[in-house]
Amino acid sequence: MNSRTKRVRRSPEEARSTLLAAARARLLEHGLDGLKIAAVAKDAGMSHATLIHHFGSSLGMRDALIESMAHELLGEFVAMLGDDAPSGARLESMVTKLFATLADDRHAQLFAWLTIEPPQRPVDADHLDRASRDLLAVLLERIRRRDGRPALDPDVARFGVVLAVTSAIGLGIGRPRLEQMGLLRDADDDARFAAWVGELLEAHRHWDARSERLSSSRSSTGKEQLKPEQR
Amino acid sequence: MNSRTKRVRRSPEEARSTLLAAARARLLEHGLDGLKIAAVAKDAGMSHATLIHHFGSSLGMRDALIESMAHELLGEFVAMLGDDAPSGARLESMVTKLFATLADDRHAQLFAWLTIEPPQRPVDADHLDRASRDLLAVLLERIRRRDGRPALDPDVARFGVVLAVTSAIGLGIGRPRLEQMGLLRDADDDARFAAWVGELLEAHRHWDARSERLSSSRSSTGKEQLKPEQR
DNA sequence: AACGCTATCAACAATCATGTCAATAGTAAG
DNA sequence: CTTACTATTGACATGATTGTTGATAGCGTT
Repeated sequence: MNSRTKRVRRSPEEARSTLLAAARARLLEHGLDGLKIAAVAKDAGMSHATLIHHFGSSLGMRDALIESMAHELLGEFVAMLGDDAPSGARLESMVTKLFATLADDRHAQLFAWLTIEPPQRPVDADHLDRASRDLLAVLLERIRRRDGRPALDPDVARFGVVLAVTSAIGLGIGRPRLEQMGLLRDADDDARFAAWVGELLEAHRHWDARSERLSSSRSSTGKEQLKPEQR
Repeated sequence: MNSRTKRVRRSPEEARSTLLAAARARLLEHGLDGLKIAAVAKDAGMSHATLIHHFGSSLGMRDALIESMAHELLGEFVAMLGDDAPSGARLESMVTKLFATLADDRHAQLFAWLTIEPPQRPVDADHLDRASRDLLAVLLERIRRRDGRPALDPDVARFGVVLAVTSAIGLGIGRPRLEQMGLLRDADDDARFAAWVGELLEAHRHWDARSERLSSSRSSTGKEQLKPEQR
């Protein structure tokens, strides 16, 4: 074998991106232990010294990977919002798309990583925070006033978004276990569930009339306020 | 300093449990990197050789920790179910308790760990699966027939449980980010949100009348079916 | 008191992961 | 063609981590 294989010289951007791709693949398959720089570099076709040259250190690579995965998530989120018609979109369709976007293995991996990582590492995320905050504002506003119907109570809209987002994240995280326990069946169940949640929220657009429940006291006496017409 | 400190001799169970406690504390504070056996053993007041003696290996300790955390989760879950009155419990109270139980940092840590760990490690979880499956069956049945009202459609009850569970898990995982983005405010918001979800589900107990929506077609025409009485 | 069991530990060995360094080789610019 | 720049790499240094081993010490039993 020719011990003198020809070197390939990449642009720094290309080197970084192929390294990050290899790292992400390894993370998906081997967990955090898969991120040893030697293995990642080997998968990407270079030596680990080159990896360090580009990312500064092992942690530098991890930070770059987190940022790249977060960017990917944000990108898909933006695409999802953009897909919908300007503001006439139906809620069920939005929620379905939100689930399809958020409840994904790769994103679940990112959330899990950020959750299990010690909070000491601040994960940069400055511009990311701003970006996602703006994104959420758009989403909220779009939900609040749709079609020209009366605007939704902000807190109701907020809780609705929280419900959809948390449920999607939780689905991405817990799907294997939910399936194991028989709570979820085939893959179609995911879609049906998402649609169901969308309808649930749609049916409650009128709760703004009762927004005083949301505003302040946790007076736990009033319990019957909300009973639906009983048959 | 007395170089000849007196040895403490624990029972195997006690040694294991104090080691696991130290490990869990370290996991919470330092993430997976905190699980180096030397550090864990030091926190527990023994040498790392002792740790290996009790768990066989570093991975053995991790498996034991996962199992212990899963047991703790199951235990709290059982306690939660047991707290409620036999079967007359209101849904809001059950959902609130479910959130308080499930959307917890420690449990989120467990879910995150299981998610980011490569699926190759099967995490034992044989009896755990059975236990949680039975638990879920109890929960479902209890929700389906409460108070003597007409029994709920099984699929509606199932989706309701899925919604509550996924949202709770997602809240535990995503809370820091949701707070950062302004979607969640103080800690009270958590409780209000949980109660809100409970009411949402309660208001939809009658969807069984329309269960054909769940069974098959995605005919998305009917939207106004469920508006609550408007004041 | 003598004995057996085993939890405990210090010291050691071996492996692995990270980071450094000096030399090399593409590539573009002069 | 020469030069400058830097991406790339093998070899090495270093520290961290896991696992082993032989001896010791606590504790119950006889």
